Amino acid sequence: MRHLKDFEYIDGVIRAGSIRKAAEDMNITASALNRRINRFEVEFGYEIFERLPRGVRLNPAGELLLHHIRSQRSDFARLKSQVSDLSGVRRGHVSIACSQALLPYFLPKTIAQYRRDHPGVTFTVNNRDRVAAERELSEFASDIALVFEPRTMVDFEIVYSIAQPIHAVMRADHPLADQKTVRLRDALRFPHVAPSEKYAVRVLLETAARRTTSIEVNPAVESDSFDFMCHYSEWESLISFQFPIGLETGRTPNMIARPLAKEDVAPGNLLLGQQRGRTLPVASAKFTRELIAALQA
Amino acid sequence: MRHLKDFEYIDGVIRAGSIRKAAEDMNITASALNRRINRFEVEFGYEIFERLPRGVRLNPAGELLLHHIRSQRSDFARLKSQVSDLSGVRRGHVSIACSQALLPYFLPKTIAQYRRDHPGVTFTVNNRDRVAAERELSEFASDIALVFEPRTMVDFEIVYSIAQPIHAVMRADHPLADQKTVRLRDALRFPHVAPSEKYAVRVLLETAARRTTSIEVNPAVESDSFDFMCHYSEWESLISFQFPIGLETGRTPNMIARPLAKEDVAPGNLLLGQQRGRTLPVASAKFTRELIAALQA
DNA sequence: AAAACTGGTGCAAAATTTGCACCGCAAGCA
DNA sequence: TGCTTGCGGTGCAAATTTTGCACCAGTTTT
Repeated sequence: MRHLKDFEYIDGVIRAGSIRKAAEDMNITASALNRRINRFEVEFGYEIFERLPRGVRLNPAGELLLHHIRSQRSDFARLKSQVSDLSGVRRGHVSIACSQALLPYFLPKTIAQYRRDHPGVTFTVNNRDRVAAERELSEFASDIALVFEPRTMVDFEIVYSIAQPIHAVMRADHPLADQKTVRLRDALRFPHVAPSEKYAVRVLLETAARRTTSIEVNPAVESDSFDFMCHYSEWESLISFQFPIGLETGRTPNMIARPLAKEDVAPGNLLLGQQRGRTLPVASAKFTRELIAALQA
Repeated sequence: MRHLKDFEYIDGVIRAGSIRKAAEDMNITASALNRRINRFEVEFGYEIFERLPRGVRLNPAGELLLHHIRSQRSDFARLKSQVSDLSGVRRGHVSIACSQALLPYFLPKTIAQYRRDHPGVTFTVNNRDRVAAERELSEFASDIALVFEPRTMVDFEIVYSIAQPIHAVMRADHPLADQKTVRLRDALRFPHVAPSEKYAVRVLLETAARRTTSIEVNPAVESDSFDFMCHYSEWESLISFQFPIGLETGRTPNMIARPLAKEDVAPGNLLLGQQRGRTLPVASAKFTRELIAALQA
């Protein structure tokens, strides 16, 4: 759109770090781009870039402007989505940042179900850790996030939250397989697989283990992929840990999942969130409601 | 600003009701303006105006766009205010829609006090009834509203609320003048002045009176100006009614105000509000906090 | 000291926007 | 009925704005 042209260029300069590079990226002369930027700064009344010998960088005023630009863009997209909505088209795009556990079963199933009723709606699903997910929200790069225990919460507005007790995943022939619930000290006595400290599962396990001196998390195999870890347990009889939303019980008959005793380990909180105060595009808002319903089921 | 030019023009057309009139208002040719509108509609992808034989009118898509335009404008103003704030200039403008009772004492005093510390901040104070006040908020015509019992509340976000018991205002020589609190039936037995049904005071009085059959509001003089009513009571010894925030006790020594017994009449709620979800400009937000402090005092 | 960057500028060409004159159309009016 | 008025829309040339090119001055890297 015409009226966002300047903003596009400014955003390009921010991304490229210098006017010349940005000009190349966007198929325009450096001089033209330079003049646009200068003219904008004059009209705006304040400089927005610091001129450095190797390029430009935003000054504080520019930071504020950047946020405004992002917000404008997203707001305009929402407007368009609303308008096309009332002309009966019901199209749209939903972008989601989510934890790994949502990737194998829950999101594919929920999104497929939604798209059966709304084939015009497209999706972007990105695997992001809790810190990155929140950053994406505040940069308007994602509409909604579905993550475990996000760390900093300033821009994260919790739309829905659900507790997920950690499950121990093991082969059906594992000594602990016949127990209804698994005690943490039993599980950790056996060799086990665990994710790194970046992940909520590990943090919750460590927190629980630190309450006593006798047990500790000491993984034989460590990974940042839950998919890998669960599959690994199929080959070597280790215990791995995962939230139940990432597990499809019965899918692989020789693997079973048992919840850890809740007196031992606090459950992880799966949080559905969006940027604080933001009005989501129609499609995203509608899908969010659908997500909540699916989480409740 | 350049990038809002199209929006300015569109807004002008909406206000004028026809492209030609709008063109005249804004010192541009009708043909140029027409082409801008057409080009915008093509780029936007949807028509926003209905072409009628006597002019143009917004269609539903246009209504959505209009709201977007207003919101953009206010958002950009807020951005500028934030930017100028961080360069230390602390300027700004606050526009307030308020009930009559706030006009004589409370707002002048509070605003004057605020401007003593922030001489760069300018104010617009408009007397609006509760319906109009809320409409102004949603049209971004006012930043904040201070009204009694606003009627429809969809867009009205209550920031602060304070109960105001109705006071009976009378001359010091009135028979009821020596009572600490005045019973409603006593007050209404005497000839009295009252505002019209548009005003919260009247509604509260009527509601209270309807609880019994014996008393009714039957004003000898009716007006829509509280200023007029209170002054009228100075000349003819009638009882008039007003919220205490509109009264400066001691200012006119021959007039006194006594609260109505709270078991007879419910107090009116003075509500400080803004448009739901809107982020106010720095100056308005700061003044709002000041207002709340003043209301608490 | 030279090379490779950076942002900024004068000037002419290219692209866009504007104003003018005019068209067709529907409503109001006599 | 026929006329006038006010409306949105359009072709075309003039006015304005934006762009690209060549080049400058300054800083960092080599």
